[in-house]
Amino acid sequence: MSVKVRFAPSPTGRLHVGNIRAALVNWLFAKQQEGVFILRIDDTDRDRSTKENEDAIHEDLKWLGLNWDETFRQSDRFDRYNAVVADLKAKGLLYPCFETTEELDMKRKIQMGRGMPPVYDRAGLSLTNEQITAFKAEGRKPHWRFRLTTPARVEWTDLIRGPVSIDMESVSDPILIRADGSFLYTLPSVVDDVDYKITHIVRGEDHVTNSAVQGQIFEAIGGKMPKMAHFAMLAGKGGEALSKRLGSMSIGSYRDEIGLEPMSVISLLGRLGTSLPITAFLNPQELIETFDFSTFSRGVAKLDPQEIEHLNAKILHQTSFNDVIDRLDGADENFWNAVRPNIKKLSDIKEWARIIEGPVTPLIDNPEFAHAALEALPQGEFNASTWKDWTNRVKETTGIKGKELFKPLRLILTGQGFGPDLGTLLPLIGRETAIKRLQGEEA
RNA sequence: GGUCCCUUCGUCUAGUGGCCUAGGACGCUGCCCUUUCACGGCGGAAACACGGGUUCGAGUCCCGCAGGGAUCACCA
Repeated sequence: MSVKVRFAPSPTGRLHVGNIRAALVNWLFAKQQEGVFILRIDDTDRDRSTKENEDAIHEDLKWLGLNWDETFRQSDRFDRYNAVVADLKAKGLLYPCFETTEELDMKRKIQMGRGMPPVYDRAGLSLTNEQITAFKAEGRKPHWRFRLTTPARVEWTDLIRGPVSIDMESVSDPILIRADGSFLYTLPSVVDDVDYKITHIVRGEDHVTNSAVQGQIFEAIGGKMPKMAHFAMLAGKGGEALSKRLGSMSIGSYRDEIGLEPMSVISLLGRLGTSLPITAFLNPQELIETFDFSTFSRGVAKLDPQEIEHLNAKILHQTSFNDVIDRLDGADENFWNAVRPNIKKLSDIKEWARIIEGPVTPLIDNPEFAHAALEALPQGEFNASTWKDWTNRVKETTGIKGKELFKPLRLILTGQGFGPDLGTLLPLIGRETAIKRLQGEEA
């Protein structure tokens, strides 16, 4: 049977590294198995879901190259969910509850205070008809809970965590329908997984208890629980939960503000927290081939944003001219090859372009040296051997060599102490500009 | 607080009782290349949280302790 997986983001915000990891892991698995990767938009929360966020999700996934085979919105399937609800009610598996959020909060606090797990007491289950009519007369509307069946534990063999066993005594009957009649994600998710014949649910470990609950819902609606794989969460550099500082950083900002290559993100997230080495990949092929649930660690991995930047630089250093040609604003191959080893982000090329074209303020420590260098400048158009010829002549006439020779010339010609190989840079700067800079003029 | 999970170099990790004087990758660092920096190539330093057991022998098994993560929403 061919694999079918889904990535199910909620369009209530922008995608961040945590989301992307979930998307990537599902995508890699699907690609490797030659299966189907579904993008499901979990927009049951109509108030917080927006079209803008949905568009942004599409944009971000496309940028990363995580193409999907199928996509749909949960909000288009409310009829189907309602039908399932009717069925569940008929089976007596759904029961109305009238507590307010505050009342539930209070109950939980009391339980916690007594050292008890904050599990719903199922008060709604024992409501008399009189009580129910009274609540309704008060204007209260019910929310609906799913009656968890009695087996003490729900168990499965997780592709990442191994044998999992959840004590259902510590889990509350899940609310499936809000008082306003809208769905929480719990039921639609299960219904969709059944209807779309999802074979593997691959998501973060924050969902393990949900999986136990949903396992029972799968059975209740006549479906079968797919194979499960729960990967560990990611933490920030210092071990803090990824949610705040880093997690709040949308993938869009990696692209737009920091200007990173998508493959740097893919390279890191595809390997972080696994036993496979983190490497700068130019394309996802090897990641797809080597993908393996058994390499995933059960512990929380720390993500250092610097690692993405390192990978980004390495990727750029290996990127050929043809692969960036349409992002170079018309710059030619000589320029790219000269500048490539010295950039960390693609946008760094702007700075080198400026250094070539000017204006650059030459840094001259020793005017005599600058003068001597100017005198030694070869005639004619600059070419690939100009630099070597020139520096040889400067060495002969001044007796200066090595670092003492190159460093000052670099500072004069570029205003920088470091940079691309001057042999290739010099012809790009050109004779006229070079002369001006050697004379100490800004050019 | 209940439940579940984790704890080996700075970081991601290999390791399922002797093959471990603990291996790889990133980072760091040294050397080489380049008559300079960077790029690249080749080396190096660097870890079994702690305390008890079990065993001829423990990173590897057991117990404890400490630390960390997840979850316990009318969010997903």
